[in-house]
Amino acid sequence: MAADVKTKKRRTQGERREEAESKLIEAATVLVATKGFDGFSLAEVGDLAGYSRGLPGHYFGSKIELQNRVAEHIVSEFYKDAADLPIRKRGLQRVNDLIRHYIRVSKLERVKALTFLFTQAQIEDSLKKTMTRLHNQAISTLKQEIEIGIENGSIRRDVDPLLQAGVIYAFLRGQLAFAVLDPSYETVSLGETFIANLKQSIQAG
Amino acid sequence: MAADVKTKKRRTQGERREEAESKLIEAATVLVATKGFDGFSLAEVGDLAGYSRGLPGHYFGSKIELQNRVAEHIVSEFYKDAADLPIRKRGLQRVNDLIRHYIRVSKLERVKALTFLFTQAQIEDSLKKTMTRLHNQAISTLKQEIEIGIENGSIRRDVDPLLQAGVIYAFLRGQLAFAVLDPSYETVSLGETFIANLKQSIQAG
Amino acid sequence: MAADVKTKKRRTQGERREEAESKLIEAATVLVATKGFDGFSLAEVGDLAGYSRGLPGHYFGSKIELQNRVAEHIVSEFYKDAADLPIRKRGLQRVNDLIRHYIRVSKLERVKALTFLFTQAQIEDSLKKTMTRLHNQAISTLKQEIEIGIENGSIRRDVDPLLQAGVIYAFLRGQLAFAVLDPSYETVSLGETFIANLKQSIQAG
Amino acid sequence: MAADVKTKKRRTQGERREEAESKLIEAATVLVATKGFDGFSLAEVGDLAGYSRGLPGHYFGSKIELQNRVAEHIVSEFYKDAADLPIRKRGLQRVNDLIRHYIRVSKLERVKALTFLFTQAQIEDSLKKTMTRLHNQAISTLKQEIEIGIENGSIRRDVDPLLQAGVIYAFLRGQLAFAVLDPSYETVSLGETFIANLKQSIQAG
DNA sequence: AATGAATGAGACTTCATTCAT
DNA sequence: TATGAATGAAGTCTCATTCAT
Repeated sequence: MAADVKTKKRRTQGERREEAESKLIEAATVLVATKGFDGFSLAEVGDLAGYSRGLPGHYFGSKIELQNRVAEHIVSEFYKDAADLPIRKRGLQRVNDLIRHYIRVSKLERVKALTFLFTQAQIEDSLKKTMTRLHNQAISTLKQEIEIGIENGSIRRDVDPLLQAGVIYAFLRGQLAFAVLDPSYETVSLGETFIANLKQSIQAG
Repeated sequence: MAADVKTKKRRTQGERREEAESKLIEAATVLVATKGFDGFSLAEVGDLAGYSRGLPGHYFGSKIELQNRVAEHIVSEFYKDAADLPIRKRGLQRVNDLIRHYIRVSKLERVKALTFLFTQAQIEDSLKKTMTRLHNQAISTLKQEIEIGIENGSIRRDVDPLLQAGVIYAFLRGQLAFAVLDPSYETVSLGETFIANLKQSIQAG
Repeated sequence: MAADVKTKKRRTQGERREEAESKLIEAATVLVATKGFDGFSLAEVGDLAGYSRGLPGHYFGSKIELQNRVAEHIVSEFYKDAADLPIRKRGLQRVNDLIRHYIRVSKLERVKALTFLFTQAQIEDSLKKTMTRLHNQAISTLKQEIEIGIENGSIRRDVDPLLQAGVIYAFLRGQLAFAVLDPSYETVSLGETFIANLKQSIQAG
Repeated sequence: MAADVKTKKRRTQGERREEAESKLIEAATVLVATKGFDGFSLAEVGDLAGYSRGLPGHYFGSKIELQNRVAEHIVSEFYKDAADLPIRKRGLQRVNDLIRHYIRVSKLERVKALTFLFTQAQIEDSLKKTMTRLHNQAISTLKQEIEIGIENGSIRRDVDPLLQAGVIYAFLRGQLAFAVLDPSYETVSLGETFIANLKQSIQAG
């Protein structure tokens, strides 16, 4: 009993901190999305998360550190998203599934924050690392699937997996720009057009 | 000769102003590119342009107004660039020329500033107007050329000009993200891959 | 004929300047009344008067100089106002006429500016001189009339002319504070009450 | 003893803030009195109060808010002052006591600040409310005392309490203008003259 | 003579950061 | 541990003033 209580308390201390950090990061994500990479104050983050105005500074030490944590958080969410897509067929079919998955984009707010982070990564070295990791991971996933497609005969042998992965990813990154600028934009038919093109270019036989 | 001097002198009042504004906007463009949309001060702009630290505020009234002028300046430069591309063949061939032209991209600095402006346009209405204009103009140029291609027989009749233009523009916008994040990135071969794909998808016959 | 034209022109030069200065001072008066002693810019004065934004600085050299000119202008207008009151009876009757005259106050805008100038005179030496002159002149006019009243038998002999003049002027100055703060305030009946009191205090016999 | 220390320590967070605000407001009052309603900077306030130059802005958010707080502070001090006057006799006698009390005026500095606030109230709505409150309270106090005087027989029955209160207050407000403009001015004999007049006008019997 | 271009100082305001409780 | 008090630096913006035309 006593032990239980103690354990509970001991965990609570660490867990409460973890939960608070998590909520602060999510609040910061919203603020990045709505006010830009630097357009908010640490106090606002505390307010929005329902904690004190001093807490973000207390936990993260500096603003840039919090911004980096936001980047890492978003990237890891994207990893999770990608992992969530069930595998049906491999090769070309799955490449197309991945494209649709990417476009069907979960939360607009997260995507908006992402574009700010990508852009800022040009000039902020700590971000550049994190965001490049995301780029590379996405391209690598596509490349691997193309290689599988070549092996299982759904994709032509003369296709360059890395370059094709790059082309696909560039398209996906580009259509994001439309999506965030004008949320009513019809990105789905754009994606289907791209997929149709792709079939004609790389489908085997 | 004397007339020249006189002309120079007579021009001065209005022209001095115009020249100063122009230099300030160019300085601001550089600063947007290197320090982000908001990461510079008006004083820096004055310094970099070789004027006083107070002039930018004096002329543009507010920072956002200067930022809008930067956006307009860049957009108009892009129009000029597009107009500079000599017309050789029409239709598919010219679509490809346009893609290469876009990728071969004049100044890195201008492109970097552009990505910041695009991103900020999500949350700044005055920018959104200007940047949307650029989007629309680019897509419209591509669409028209595709229509010409359909008419002159270089592009298949069943191609949807607007959707294809959107796909092409999305790719171009996306490859920019690589280019600015890692200036050593090989965007040319990426572009050639895309062009090769495109031929197989939309070329007639 | 030629002489006429010339004369006209010669006067025009000087007269135009005088007219412009006058208009600028009146514009400045309005601005003092509506935005406070210092709450406007020289450029605004030029704008409001229908001249260039640089003219006030050009004519008056400095802002404080213009402000002093405003004070002098208002004071001299008040002199004119006082001189405009036709003399009917002398002594107590005329004291009462002067009180009513002061309360019936011509332009609200001029009175408002006046209160700003009085207040600022506490801390601005150049103004203090001008505004003290106005105080003294007003008190002196009242004092003289009281002396006349004593002589002509309308006012009691034991009345101290200077102190009574001071009391009257203080009341007038004080009711101004109501008038400018709340223009709908009924200052006329206030004045009649004061006059009735005064009669009982200083009327002879 | 120990308790004292403890109490002091325990109080600190909230009390530190309250004390700092109070000191800042008092410093601002001095500056309004000596440099005019707008003639000082927030940084000066911090300096004069012995805090950092940034604190006034941090606490009050804006200069006008601080100015409003100064107005409220002065008004509440005046209330306290009025409450401090011991009641001896009621009616006419107390009216006279109130007049002398008002003229004998505590701190010159506070009165000077007051005149700036009154004047500025013409054009600043937030101030107008506060200063009108003070006007009304003063007039109301006088009116009530006149009514008491009528009841207890020291003041004539045909006197209009509100109008007479207005007359008295106008005189008091007006003599202030002399007092602040020329601190050597003999306001006491002015007041006694007014009081003598008043007796002849409103005293019963 | 008059316009307005350009400077530079100064103020308000906002915040990241540090510090005390 | 967490709150918020306090600092100090920076940035935007506004103008009086000077200067060139």
